[in-house]
Parts: sequence; structure tokens; C-alpha cells
Amino acid sequence: MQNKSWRKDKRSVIIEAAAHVFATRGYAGTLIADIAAEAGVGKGTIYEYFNSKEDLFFAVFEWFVRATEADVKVSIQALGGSASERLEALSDSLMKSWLQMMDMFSLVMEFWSASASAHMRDRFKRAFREGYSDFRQIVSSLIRDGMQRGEFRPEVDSESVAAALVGTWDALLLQGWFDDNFDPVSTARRFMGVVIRGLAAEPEDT
Amino acid sequence: MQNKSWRKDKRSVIIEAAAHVFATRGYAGTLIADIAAEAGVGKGTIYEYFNSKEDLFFAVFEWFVRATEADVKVSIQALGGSASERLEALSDSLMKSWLQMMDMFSLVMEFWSASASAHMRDRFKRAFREGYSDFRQIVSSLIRDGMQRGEFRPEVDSESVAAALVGTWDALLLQGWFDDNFDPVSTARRFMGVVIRGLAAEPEDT
Amino acid sequence: MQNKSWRKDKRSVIIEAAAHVFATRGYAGTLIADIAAEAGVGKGTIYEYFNSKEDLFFAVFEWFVRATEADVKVSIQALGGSASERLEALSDSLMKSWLQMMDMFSLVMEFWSASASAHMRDRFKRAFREGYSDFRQIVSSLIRDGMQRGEFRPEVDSESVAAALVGTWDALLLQGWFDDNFDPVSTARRFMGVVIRGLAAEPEDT
Amino acid sequence: MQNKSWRKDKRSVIIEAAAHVFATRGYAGTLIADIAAEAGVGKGTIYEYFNSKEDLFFAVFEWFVRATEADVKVSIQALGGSASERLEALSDSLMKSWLQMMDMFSLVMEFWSASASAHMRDRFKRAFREGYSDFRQIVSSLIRDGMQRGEFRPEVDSESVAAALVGTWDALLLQGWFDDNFDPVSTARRFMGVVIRGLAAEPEDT
DNA sequence: CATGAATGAGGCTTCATTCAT
DNA sequence: GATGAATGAAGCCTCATTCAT
Repeated sequence: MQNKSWRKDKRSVIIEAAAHVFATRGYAGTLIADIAAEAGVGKGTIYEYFNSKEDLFFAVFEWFVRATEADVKVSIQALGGSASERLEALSDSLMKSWLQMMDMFSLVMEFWSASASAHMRDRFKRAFREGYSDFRQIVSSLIRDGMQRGEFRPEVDSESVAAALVGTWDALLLQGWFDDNFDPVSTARRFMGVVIRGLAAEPEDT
Repeated sequence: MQNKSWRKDKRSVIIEAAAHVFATRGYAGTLIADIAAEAGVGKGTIYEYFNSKEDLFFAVFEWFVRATEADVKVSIQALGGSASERLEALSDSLMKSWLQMMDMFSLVMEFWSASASAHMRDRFKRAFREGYSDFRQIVSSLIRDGMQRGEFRPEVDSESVAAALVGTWDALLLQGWFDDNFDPVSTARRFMGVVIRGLAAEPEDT
Repeated sequence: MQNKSWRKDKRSVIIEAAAHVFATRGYAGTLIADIAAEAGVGKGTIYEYFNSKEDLFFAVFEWFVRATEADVKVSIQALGGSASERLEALSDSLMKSWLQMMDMFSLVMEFWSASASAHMRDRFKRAFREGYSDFRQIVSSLIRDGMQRGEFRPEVDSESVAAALVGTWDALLLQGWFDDNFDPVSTARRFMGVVIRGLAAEPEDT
Repeated sequence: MQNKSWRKDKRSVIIEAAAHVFATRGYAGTLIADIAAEAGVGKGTIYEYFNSKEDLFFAVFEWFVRATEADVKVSIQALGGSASERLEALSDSLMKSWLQMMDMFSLVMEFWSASASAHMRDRFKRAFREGYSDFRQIVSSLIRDGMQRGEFRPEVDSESVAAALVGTWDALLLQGWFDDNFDPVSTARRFMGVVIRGLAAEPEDT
């Protein structure tokens, strides 16, 4: 009755198990046997669904990107209010949802690293380029929206600000990863205050 | 009498050769034999100076951190003018000096990744924690300096802004790494304009 | 009622598919999956008819031997005329029928090789021993027949000549396998002329 | 003092060990570990001298061909007397020297098999083609020599006879491999008698 | 009977590290 | 000190075989 969904399910099971193990032990430190054990399948089964360790890693990456994108889109949709409020809410929501899965952050670092390694560079680099570009577009259009509403100064370069904000979020999580005492959420929130003030149009002084 | 310096020289030669190879091939993809060839020494010689591949990698990291710190300190020292000007100049100088050695950026990614791998986590994580902390202090004190001068609003949390800026610089380079068409220098410059505006004290209206 | 013949059919289908794949890829290079695909059945089905890859290979061998023997016997039956003519006709017929299935010759090489491998040695070696022995008998009796007719010299050792001829045919095909420009048929024909002259009784000189 | 010859020696040691193991267990049945043990070196050492199991196998083949060629050439050189005598002596010498290393014959069968397997086909097939061609030339020129001396009939096609003889020797050894009671040496000797009679010029009857 | 997804033993190969020279 | 040949532990991947459906 559910036969057809079996295969897909097992593929997902393996991907999620792999995500967990890769996040914990890193790419090089991960054994296919570990993933198999974590997924509750035999070693050989993994090769029924993926051609190589590297392919599996990339599949984890794709799964991860999709999940993250979905997350961002959901966050955006839920936003209301002024552009400033929406920007702050987005920042907050992203940082919080990431904090809840901070163990997954090491996966991101593995992905970065993969995109630097000669062997996997190509596919990862392209995917990151596109992912970042998409994300910048989303934030950029949010900022342009604020300009059109007269909330933000029109002379600001929305693309640059978007790129910087996207980067800031990444990098605050990175610092949070290194330092348990560092709080990315409140740091981001305070910084957003400054940025939004920097973006704000001069109050009309009639 | 010159013996000591000989030894030190060869150690440095190895470290810099290793830095190059690690940057090009990634940690896992690098063979000790590659490093030996690049350094123009025998494979065994490397083990005269380092206990293991991992130790050598960490030595590269330390060398890299020292070189980068020196760079930052030189940049800072050279700065003059208002806090805003110094902040902008710092941003510019950092981004430019990094752009000149973008091939080394993949090394940073390898270091990040190493700090996520169970095996090397501890030493790398601590070093990064301290490195980031130091860097944030530098930027933070620059901002506090601006507050004291009355340039920046006193209610701003200098630490948060410093953390965010440090992160932004990192992350813009990261985006530049992924996308050749992305220009971290001008993006940073434009963003700094917004941030500085956000930091600026209200103009006294007497 | 027809069930039995069904089963036999599928067994044959598998054997012939296997023959083709073994001939193309060699024993070690052949996957059970390849055979299943070639035969148009599921992998598991093969194990309904054969206990192991090796058993299947041996079944292919037996099928092959039977087919070849049938061929030889048919050739022999069809022969008429003097012993010399029959010998020449046999040689010709064998070489030609082999040339038409030269792709199957690599199967023979696989069988030879199997008889050298410790694992399969026993069954293959015995079968080859018996096969060659039978074939030598056939040729030998043809030669003895020529002696009785007074065509061939009586002091010739028919067994030795038979063994050598059987070997020559094999080995000319082998050389043809290695070299597309080598023509086993005409080479065999010319050589047979020499051999038959060597066998011939002195012409009665009255 | 003998340092330079070390490497070459070890390569040879490995090749000869490999020849022994391949002859005993077949290509597929041979483990690199077996060869290493037989050669008295570590498994890894083999990969210092050869890139893969297949390369090692081919190196064994080349070594084998060279050794065999040397053997044939030595046999030829040593020959004197009439063409018939030299042909008979060559046959005898080959068969005897092969009989002494019948365990190596399974190697030849492995080589044949390799030349049938899609994977190794090319290099083996070419080498065999050339090897057989060379060998045929040698025998052929021996026969032509007999024609020039007036020993053999001039209308005989020396190439065909050479090819057939070369093949016969191979194939008699093959039959000897299958059957311990089969004696390739005397079989060859008797057959050579017939062939030489077939080649012989008519005695001048003046 | 037929299937093909699942399995895991097994083997080739890599490469950090050692150590005799 | 310097070297690089030798090593063998370790891990990815293959594929014959099984068995639940």
C-alpha cells in the first residue's frame, strides 16, 4: 500500500543519518560504516542509493540547502509590519532557528571546506554561489521594499547591505560556534538596530 | 652559531610550503609527500620538525594567525582621523589585503572545518575563540573611542557591533570566494557607510 | 503439462545469456546482474536454477561442450571420400564453423583459465581431459581408417597425429583470436596438405 | 656497494613471487597479500613498484615473455645440421623446457584469459599478437632455409606451416596440462616426423 | 515461482609514519 | 640531521547471495 514510498523513505533515512554523522565527525572522520549503523541499514545498502561517499555528502548538502531555504521562506512569509520590523524579525527568526540546531552548523563548515577542496570544489562552489545569491535577493528585495515605502533612504545600495547582512548572520553563528559565551541572537538584534538606523530615511521635519 | 637559524629556516620553509599545499588541496587531500616536494625536502625531514600531519597543520594555523594579527595591528597603527574614518579605513585595508591572498582563504575554511572535526576540535576551537575575541576587542575599542569622542551614540553596544563587523568582513570574503563576480571590497565599503550612519550621534542642533 | 518445458526453457535462456556475457566480459568481469539483464529475468531467478555463479559457469561449459561435440559429429557424418579428403574436409568444416562464432572463442579461453584456477580446477580439468580424449579418438580412427585403406603409411602413430591436429586447430583459432589479419582457415588448409603428404603411403611404383 | 641494484632486485623478487602465486591461484584468486607474503615484503611495498594488481600482472606477463623468448633464441642458436634436424631439435627442446616448468603453463592460460577479458584485453592481445608473429617468423625462416637448401619442397607455404607448428606446440602442452598421461614430448616428436616427411622434397631419382 | 532490495564479507589501495642508512 | 624505501592499519567499495514479498 505504501510500497512505492519505501525507497524514498530509506533514502531520506540515510541522508539524515549521514547528516548527523558528518556533523559530528566531519567528512574525513566519517566512516560509511558509521552512517550505516546510524541509519540502521547495512553498509552495502548505502551504495544502493548513492554512488560514493562523496555523492552521499553532496546529497546531504542538497537536502540541507532545501531544508534551510524552506525555513527562510517560511520565516519571510510570516513577516508583517514595517520593513524595519520585518528585517529585525527575519534576523531574529534565523538566528533562533539556527541556534536550535547548532550541531548542524558544523555541517555548514564541512560544506565550506568541501568547496575549498580541489576534489569537490566544483559542485559545492556552484551551489553555494547560487544559494547565497538567492538569499541576498530575498533580503535585498525586503530592503528595496523599505525604500519604496519611504522607510529607508533611497541612496542605499540594497544589494550590498543584503550581502553584508547575510554574511553577518553566518558569521555570528560562526563566532557562536567557537565560543559558548557568545550570544549570536542578542548580538544580531543589537547590530540590526544600528543597521536599521543607518538605513532609515531622515525623519521629515515639518 | 648559525645552526639555530638554519633549523628555524627549514621549519618555516616547511610551514609555508604546507600552507600552500593545504590551501590548494585541503587537509585531507594533502599528502605529506606533496608538502615535502613543495618544500624541497625529504618526507622524513618533516617529521624532524613536526610530530604528525595534524601538528604541522596546527603549526600552519598558528603561523597564519600570527601573520594575520600582525597585519591587522599594522593596519590599525597606521590609522588616523576620526573614529569613522579609522573604521572605514580598517575595513578597506582588511578587505584589500585579503583579496590579494584569496588563495589563502581556503586555508581559513580548512581551519574552520578542522575546528568542527572531532579530532582537532579542541585546539582549533580555543584558538579561534581567542582570535575572534582579540579581534573583537580591537574593533570594539575603536568604536568606544568614537563614543568618547562624541562621534558615535553612547547607547550602542560596542561589543555587538564589533562582533558583527568582524563577522561581516569574514563572510563577505566567503561570498567572494564562492562568486568571482562578487566584490567584497566595495560591498564592505558601502555597508560601512550604512553602519557608521547607524552609529553616528545625532548632529547637535544648536 | 507444459510447465516442465517452461522451466527447461528458462534454464536454457539463462545459460545462453550467461554464455554471451561470460564470453564478452570474462568470468571475473561478469556480474550476475548482467546475466539476469541479458536473460531478461530477475537476479534471484538465476538462483532458482543454479546454486552459484560457478555452477552456472560450469553449466555453460557443459552446454558448450555438448554443442561443440554435436557439431563435430555432424561434420564427421557428412564426410565421404578418401581418408585424406575426409580429414581435409573435417579441418575445413571445423575452422569455418568456429570462425563464425569467434566471439565464443573467448569462452574457450575462459574455460581453459578456469581449469587453471585452484578453485574450479577439478571439474574443468576432468571435462577437458575427457573432451580432448574423445576428440582425439575421433580423429585417430579417421587416420587409422586411412591406414587400413592403404592411403596412409601404417607405421605412423595415429594417436600422436590426431592429438597434434586437434591441437593445431585449437591453436590456429587462438592465433586468429589475437590477430585479425591471421587467417586460420587457409592456414589450416595449407598445413593439412603438408600433413597429409607426410601421412601418405609411398605410391606403388609398378 | 650494491645499493643501486637493490631496487631492481626487489622488483624482480616481487614479479617472480607474483608469477608463482598467479600460476597457482589464478589472477582473480590471487590476493595482493599472498604475493607480498610470498615475496617476503609488506603489502604496501608492492605498490611502490607497481600501480595496481593488473599492472603487476602485466609485468609478470612481460617478464614471462622475455624469459620465454630468450629461451627460444638460445635453443635456435644451439642448433646445427640439416633444416629437418634443426626443426626437430627445436621442437624437442621447446617441449622439454616447457615440461620442466609445467606449473608455469597455467600462467599462460591466465594470460590467454586476460586477453579475452574486456578490461585487460588491449595490452595483452597486442603483446600476444606480436609474440606469436615473432615466433612464427623464426620458425618460418627456418623452413625457408630448408627450401633453399633443397631439403623442403619449394611450393610449401612456410608461413602457414610455421603458424601451425607454433600452435601445435602450444596445444600439445595444453593437452598435457589436462592429462597427466598425455606425453607432449613424444607426441610432438612423432608428429614432427610426419610433418617433415610432408615438407621433404622428392628424392632425386637419378 | 519470480523478484530485487538488502546485506556484509572480502580485497584493493592509500598514505601517515618509521627507521636503517 | 636528512632521507625515502618499507610498512600495514584502515576504509571505500563491490558483488554474490539471501529472503521477504
